[in-house]
Amino acid sequence: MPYTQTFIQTLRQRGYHITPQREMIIQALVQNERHMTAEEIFNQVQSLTQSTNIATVYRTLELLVDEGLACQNDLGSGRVVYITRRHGPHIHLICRQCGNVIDADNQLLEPLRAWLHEQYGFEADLHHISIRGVCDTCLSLPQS
Amino acid sequence: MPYTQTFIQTLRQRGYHITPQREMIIQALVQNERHMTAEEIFNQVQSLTQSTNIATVYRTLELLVDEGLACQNDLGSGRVVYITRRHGPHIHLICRQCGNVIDADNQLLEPLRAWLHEQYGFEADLHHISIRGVCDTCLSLPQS
DNA sequence: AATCTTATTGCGACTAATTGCAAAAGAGAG
DNA sequence: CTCTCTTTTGCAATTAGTCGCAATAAGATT
Repeated sequence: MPYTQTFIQTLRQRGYHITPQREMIIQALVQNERHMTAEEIFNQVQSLTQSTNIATVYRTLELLVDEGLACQNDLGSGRVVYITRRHGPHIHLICRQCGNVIDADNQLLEPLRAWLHEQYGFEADLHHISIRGVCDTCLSLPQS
Repeated sequence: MPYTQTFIQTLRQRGYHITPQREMIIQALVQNERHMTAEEIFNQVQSLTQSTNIATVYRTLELLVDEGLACQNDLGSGRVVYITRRHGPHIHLICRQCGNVIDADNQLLEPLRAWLHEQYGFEADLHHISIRGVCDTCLSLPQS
């Protein structure tokens, strides 16, 4: 698992302590290569060792997001999902009516990012962004 | 309070029952003309009558969002805020480090909206959108 | 290896928000 | 006005996530 080690090295270089809990949480997130909830990660880690706790999972994920190593997204499922930043950037289009999530290309976000940086000096986190709205299918549906 | 009545008429026309609870919740949101938490609305309504409940406030706000009459935003305070769609559209830039919220112009979102509609048939809800990142001040700070 | 300092964890309590369900009430028909 | 059908409400229980704090353990120093 080479990429897990890269994550850990980065954190260590930045002065964070590396604990077995953090290693296992990072490993679960890196190896699965998909959006995961904190609870899914917790379950995977707990199958390896009892010595872990959901609060630690949340705190570690928060750390990864703060350090720019992971993305956090609310896809409308009632649970926040996490994914590493290795994954190609994209927009999640979330339908307000049916809840479906469409993954869109995020090319169009480049000008927005540049403009926010120029105008406001703001470094926008547009790697994985969620946009709510109404999808194709629901729009063409006869109104209830 | 003419605008409150417009909201209520719209809901009635769409087949929803109008209850005193819904009237008071809408009135609170319309009259305050700002982002409000569900609890703030609940408190204002409760000062008028005891006959109300936080669950009803949440359900009514959800209805307003679903019907496109209000916007819902997580500004990173730990509480979701609501505002009517009468308010001029804008982007909230939320700093991941200091938590400050900058209000930005949303002109640049127009091409994005048009593109999402063309490419995906998705009617994006870009009226009040939140974008996370790091602000000017925090970027220029010496790294901890 | 022992010691020290400070970051991190686990626990339990707490908060914001959601849900199931029975009771209540709105709106339309007669 | 009453009846009926359906939506909505209130309540209590539940869920996702956060927080304070004492105990633990990582990493640096010697």
